[in-house]
Amino acid sequence: MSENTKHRRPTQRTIAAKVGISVGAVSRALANDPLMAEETRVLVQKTAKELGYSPDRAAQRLRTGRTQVVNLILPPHEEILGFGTLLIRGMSARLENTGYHLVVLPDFGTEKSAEQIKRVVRDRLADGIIFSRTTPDDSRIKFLLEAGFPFVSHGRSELATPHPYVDCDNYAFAHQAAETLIDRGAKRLGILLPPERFTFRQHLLHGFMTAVRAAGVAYEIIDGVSLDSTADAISANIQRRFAAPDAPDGLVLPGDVSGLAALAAIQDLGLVPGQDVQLVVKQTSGVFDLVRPKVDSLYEDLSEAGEKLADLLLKRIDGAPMSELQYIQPILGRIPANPHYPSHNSAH
Amino acid sequence: MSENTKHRRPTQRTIAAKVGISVGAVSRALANDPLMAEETRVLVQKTAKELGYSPDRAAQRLRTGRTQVVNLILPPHEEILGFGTLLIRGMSARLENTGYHLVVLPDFGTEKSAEQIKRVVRDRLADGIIFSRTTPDDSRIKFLLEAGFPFVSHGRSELATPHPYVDCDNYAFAHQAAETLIDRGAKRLGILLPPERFTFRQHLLHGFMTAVRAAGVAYEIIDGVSLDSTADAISANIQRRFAAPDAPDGLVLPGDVSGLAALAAIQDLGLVPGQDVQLVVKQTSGVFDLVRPKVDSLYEDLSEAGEKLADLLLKRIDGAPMSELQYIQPILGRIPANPHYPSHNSAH
DNA sequence: TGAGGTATTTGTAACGTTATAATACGTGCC
DNA sequence: GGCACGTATTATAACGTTACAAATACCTCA
Repeated sequence: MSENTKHRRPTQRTIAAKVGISVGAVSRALANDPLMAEETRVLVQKTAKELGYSPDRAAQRLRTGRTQVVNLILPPHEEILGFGTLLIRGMSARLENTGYHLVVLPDFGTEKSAEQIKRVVRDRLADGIIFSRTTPDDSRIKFLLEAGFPFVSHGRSELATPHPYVDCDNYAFAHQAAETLIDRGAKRLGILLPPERFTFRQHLLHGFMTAVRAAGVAYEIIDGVSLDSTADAISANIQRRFAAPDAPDGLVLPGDVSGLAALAAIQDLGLVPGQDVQLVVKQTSGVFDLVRPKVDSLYEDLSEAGEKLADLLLKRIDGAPMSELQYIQPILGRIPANPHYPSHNSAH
Repeated sequence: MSENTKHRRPTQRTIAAKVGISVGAVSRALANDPLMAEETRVLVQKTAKELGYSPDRAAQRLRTGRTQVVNLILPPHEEILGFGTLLIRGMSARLENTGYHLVVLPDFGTEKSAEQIKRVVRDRLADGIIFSRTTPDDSRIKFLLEAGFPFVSHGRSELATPHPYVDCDNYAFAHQAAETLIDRGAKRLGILLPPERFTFRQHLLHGFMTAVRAAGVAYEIIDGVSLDSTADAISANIQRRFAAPDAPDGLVLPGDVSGLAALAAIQDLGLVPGQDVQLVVKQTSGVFDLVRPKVDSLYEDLSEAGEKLADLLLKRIDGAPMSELQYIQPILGRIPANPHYPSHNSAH
């Protein structure tokens, strides 16, 4: 290796020198600018490949203002096993080969996700944002709408302005869950709900109530505890409830952890799930396929949600109108064979 | 808002103009260069804060070559519930307020993580890399060592050169698990292992064998299936095994999913866990605290692993010698009260 | 008073890219 | 033969930062 052969990354300048052309021309040729002569364009692209050229992201970002980064604000709670991983896997699958990178910003502590989002927008840290756990009057959504910054929320709001979102059909889940319990003969249904502030609490409640009212059965909302409570708190609460009079004989549990916690509580009381108490849980992990006794479950496909979120976000970044970027995900009867969550291949 | 008040992000130029000083001086003042006059330095930093200045990452990156990005290669398999999320949460906790961002690159498909790593190094996409599922002769580690690129692996290799890693003490787990089974009276122990190629298979096996030999009990390695197999495959395999003669009466299951799969299989056969068969599982999720009947479990703290991985990586980026950046994580008797995995706070 | 030193600051260039204005070169038209 | 025109390229500038050489101011001491 002589002095002048020092290995540096090839740049557009390198290509320009080799082809005998200006840097500007190289840039345009690589961008597939139609004003470029076909001949030089293919020549440039060929030598670019030969030299192993790849554009410098920092320079592109500095010049264009585009970051080629998508942010995911990871919620602090994990009412669902592997929530983050599934979402990330789905998003990454969609983002692969698009040039976009996924930056994960966990939201520690309370109410800080709003601050994080403001920083991302202010400092142009990303071209788009994805976050979850929306409220009806979500301040983050209002902020992003006003700023005109691309985003897709996982969950809906009830704002007047339409905004891009992906949401699970929690109405359908709760409705179907309640109907299943009624079919199984339950006479008094209970449901565990997320904290008041979240939009999807309303959807769950609505679906639940619709089924309950149609059948005319008794019902109650498990109180003192929410989907965000610790497993221990949920277990303790359920045990207390079932020791008291008029306990429900059917439970709707819209999350893996709450499902496990309730199941444990019931078993610890000496009751038999599926006999003394009917359960329907919403799972995302497949864990209820492995828990005995078997419990009725419906699935939310978080990996697909992630993929859809990323897809809508890219469309939004490309300027698609927000009203076209809304997707309500169907509830599934069984776990999807998901390519991005290779649950487990056979042994090696 | 008049024409000239158009809101643009403040840059060093803005500060320089306001203070009446050159951009270079501003840069040095912000960098806390000791050659800078104390007076101007505080003045610059004050007005920077007033203007809400924050440095442009793209420009810094272009100029310095440093990306302020750390990459996590997310493995394709998820033998553990929420593996990715826990690692990410821990890493992010350590990375918070360091200026580093976490970019997640899932490793789809086979053997592609090596390619991804090469690209990251070649295109300087990050200042450091973290990845997992190491092999004794890991080509990624060899490559990164040779390239002199900062990394920390989750898991060890057996290469001659020392390299930075964080690893769970799988020897201790398997040893302790086997001893527990023997204490419980098991006479024939079985263990489920990861695929051959992974280093930690040896550690598990070694710990297991040491305990088995010391006690002089019979043993076997569950074959035809591995920790990476699907839950269904593991269940089916376990069922088959227990229907055959000389079935084990104690099982070591080094993962959440395999534990659940084995437990389900045993229950489906009509056997009673903890009576007909003893089990010890390694969990990271807390799921086994909620599964009935209760099963002995030991914990691997993946969140702390993530934090440690990030910590060692930052030290490595700062030039710490590799031999000082090695950490073997103790196995825990009970689930840690982990700040980065707020399992579930009490209701709102 | 002026040489020499030190403390502080300025000026210039560069990182690699892209956007815009400017230029060169034919070609066809009247 | 001059002029307008479309095509293909070049030249220049800029994005915001940092590194480095050069300059300036200020002080000390002979």
